[in-house]
Amino acid sequence: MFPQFLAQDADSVARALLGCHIVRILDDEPVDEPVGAHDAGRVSGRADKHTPERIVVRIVETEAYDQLDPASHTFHGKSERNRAMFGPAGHAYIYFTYGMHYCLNVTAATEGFGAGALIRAVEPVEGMEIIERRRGRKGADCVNGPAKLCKALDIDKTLYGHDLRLPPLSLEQAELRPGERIEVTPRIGISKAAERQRRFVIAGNPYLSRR
DNA sequence: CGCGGGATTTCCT
DNA sequence: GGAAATCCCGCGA
Repeated sequence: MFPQFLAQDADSVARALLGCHIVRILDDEPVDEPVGAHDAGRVSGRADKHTPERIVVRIVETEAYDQLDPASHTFHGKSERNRAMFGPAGHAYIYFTYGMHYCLNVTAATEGFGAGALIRAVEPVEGMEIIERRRGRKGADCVNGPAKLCKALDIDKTLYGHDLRLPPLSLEQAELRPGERIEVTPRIGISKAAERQRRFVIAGNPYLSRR
């Protein structure tokens, strides 16, 4: 029952998420099955070859946000856009920004307190070829930014508020590898409260959004 | 390789 | 009305 490790303040959660896995199940587009011209003898519906694809990534960079923080979407209180952040821990808060991009947060703390951690970069573990196909490019550039990884994992508003214990987008707790160290820095791309040390990275990981 | 602009939602002043 | 928890592409050096 992971929500207890997520039912903490945003900084602790942002830290604890480093090394954890995100598992994404993608239903293949229905393959156009060559069907006989007259469908003779066909009784049931179309037998689509359902080949769900599975992508696994490892979180390497996060940022903490909460309602006491001027840089947070929850600073001014609850709204239609941010309501998931005020819900229980362990759910997806997804927002659309710059008219183009989605970004994923894991909600933290307890119901009623708007807090969470932005997932800024991930390291592919399984399904790199699916990621590269989806992104139309190769290597770290596929996943080393908050909107990039959403594109790679096909994350959009349809997963808003999703319980991250469940497929098709789930979180699995995991530890850092031996020798890995956490580094804390200011957050990226904000102007308010820019000095706060609320960005957490696995030091030296090649998939970080910035070195 | 660094810089600049465009895309165009959602929120708050 | 304007800025934003961003990315990508094209430009010029």
